[in-house]
Amino acid sequence: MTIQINKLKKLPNKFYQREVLKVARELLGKIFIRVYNGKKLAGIIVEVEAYDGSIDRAAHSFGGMTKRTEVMFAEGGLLYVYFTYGVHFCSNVVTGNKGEGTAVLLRGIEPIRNIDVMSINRFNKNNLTEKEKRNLTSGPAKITQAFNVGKEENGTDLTKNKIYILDYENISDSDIVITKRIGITRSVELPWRFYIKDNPYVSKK
DNA sequence: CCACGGATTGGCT
DNA sequence: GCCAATCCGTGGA
Repeated sequence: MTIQINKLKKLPNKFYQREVLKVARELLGKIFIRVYNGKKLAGIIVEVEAYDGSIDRAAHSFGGMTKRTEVMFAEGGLLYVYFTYGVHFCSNVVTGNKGEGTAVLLRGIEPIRNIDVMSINRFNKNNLTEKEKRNLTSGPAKITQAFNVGKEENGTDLTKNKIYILDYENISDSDIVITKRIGITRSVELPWRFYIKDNPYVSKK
């Protein structure tokens, strides 16, 4: 069963310019596209986390706008890419209205198109082992490496043709798991992580 | 299987 | 100077 991505439509700005928890929840099942060397790298979004600077001390936007976080304070519909641990990039979908400082971190993607290109980007080889296949895009920094997303892509407009998200499945509530977020030390109690039940590309149970 | 620690930049206190 | 929205290799059970 090959997904006919050419027949699907981009999510419009209206989709992103809503409440962050709603957008996070509804991004599950949608198809992330990154055009790289003329090829469409594609995968289904299977795990996300919401961040909201107005009440969430784990959000980069908590405490106000800085040079680093200005994209996160823009109007919904841009990509916010940040660098961390001196090694990794992570990507977020900016949501809500201008000045809000809300975004959705992409944590898990199921690859569906141009997997060979992602394999080279991640492991510099093809013919991956089973373990390497599962490790291709099951984590926020694995995604940016596989899809070749870095600081150049910070601020990319998701309604244009470089990086965008296609409308696809609506996942039912019974197939979604909601948990606390991973890897943070503040506001840890907020249940703002969403993932598709039993999907192998979820970063962690 | 799990726990631990190193990598290595740059933002902010 | 401290430490991060992570990943991976190592070493032990």
